[in-house]
Amino acid sequence: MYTIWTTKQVLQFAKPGDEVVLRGWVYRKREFRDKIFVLLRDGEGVVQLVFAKDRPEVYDIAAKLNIESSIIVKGVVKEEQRAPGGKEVHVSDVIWFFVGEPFPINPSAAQADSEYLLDVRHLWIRSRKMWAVLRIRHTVFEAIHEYFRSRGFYEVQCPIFVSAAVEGGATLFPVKYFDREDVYLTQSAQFYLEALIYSLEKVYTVAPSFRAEPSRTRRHLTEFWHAEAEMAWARLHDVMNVCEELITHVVRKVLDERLEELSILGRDTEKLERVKPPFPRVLYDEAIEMLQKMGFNVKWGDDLGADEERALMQKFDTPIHLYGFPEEVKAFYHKNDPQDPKRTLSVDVLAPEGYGEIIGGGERIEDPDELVRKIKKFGLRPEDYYWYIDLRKYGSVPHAGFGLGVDRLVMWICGLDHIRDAVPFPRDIRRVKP
RNA sequence: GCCGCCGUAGCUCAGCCUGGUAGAGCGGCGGGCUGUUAACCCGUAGGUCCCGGGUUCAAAUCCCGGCGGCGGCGCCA
Repeated sequence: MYTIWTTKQVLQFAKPGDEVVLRGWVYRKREFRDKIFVLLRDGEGVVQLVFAKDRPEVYDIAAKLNIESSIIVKGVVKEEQRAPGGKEVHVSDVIWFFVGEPFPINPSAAQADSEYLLDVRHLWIRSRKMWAVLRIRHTVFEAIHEYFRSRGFYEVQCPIFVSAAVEGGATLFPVKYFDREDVYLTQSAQFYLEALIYSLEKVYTVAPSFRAEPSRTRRHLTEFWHAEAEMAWARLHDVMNVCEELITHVVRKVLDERLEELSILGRDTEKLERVKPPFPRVLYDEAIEMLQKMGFNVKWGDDLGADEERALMQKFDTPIHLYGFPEEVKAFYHKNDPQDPKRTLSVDVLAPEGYGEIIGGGERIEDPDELVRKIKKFGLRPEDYYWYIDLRKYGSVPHAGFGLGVDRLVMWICGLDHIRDAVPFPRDIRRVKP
């Protein structure tokens, strides 16, 4: 038997003359008259292999290898300035290999970042770009759990099959559920989290949400990962504090642990280093005023479109809290401000550099009559929300929470052009394969 | 739902405006090259120019219809 070295271990710890066994996939191959260079890729990185022609038993195998062929080799480590990483492995034995067909993705497709890469996504996830994104994504999810658990939130799991909308029925995906026709995929765990605070007080969940919005933008998926939290007794300012601490913690952890991956993606980490609490807190009214000064035709009561949001964010180089939206532009469950009832106690967190909304949250209505009044005002049927209304009848408390679009957060941290690249197998309005 | 763009080799694209025998790079295959960093050089195979109709002596190119794809807006995370 033999010990397997990773490429990373070879570059970090192997000494010249060490005999090592490595396994992985062919990342690049360059053939010369008397030797073949193979860049071997594994889950950790890349190291250069050298196959010499005076060892025909290994050279002849190397000659047959395609890009992405798999192989296990034994060889001797040498220091070599010309090799990537400063070391290379001179192969003495090929223990195992699989050649297969020529790899269908080539650099022109990769450089064009073309549609084709989505058709062959099951293969493209092997690329250095997707490798880097997926490792950062891993760390983002880890950091989210780490933050909530360190702050006394309990993790809970909520149903994916639901029978009422959170924000209205138009964007629900119906599901065939035996002989019933009123079952859908969840859009948000929020209502269930609101129920759970009466047991655990502070709860969170990280789960997929599904929205049948026919959106064709670089910021929308039909299936996305949602990190949601809900807190009993909390107010709007508590939500803002938790949001900025959470985002700061995630960004900090990625900067600490994923610098190599950020560098592969060409991310300007200076822009991430600026992310520190407190984030600027911008009242909706101030935003309207700023936009009017910039020449936008907006007035109090309007929702902010993508152009307005981008223009506003040009004034900031960190995320901001935008709070206090008018009642009409926010979903029915947002609590109106008792001091100013036309306004809700709501907040969006907007990411800089044009990435836009990554969080929506705020205080929820705690009074049952007020809740019913607002459900009706929004043209919805109270009977569809009977259990949600019920929560207000037994020991109702002020409470607040928020939902974070994790894929959008990953997109911004990685500096990606499209949310699809923040996800290994994205689902959008047309694409459900691979 | 609304607005815009695109469809030519396995992949990325040029050619279309101004109609006249189908092109390049990458990838494949064959050969060459003393160390490459998306190696390079020579050769070679590979096409229902999305589909249908029309105009024309002649259509990838012009016109009409269809199909497929992409981007943006709205909505949201």
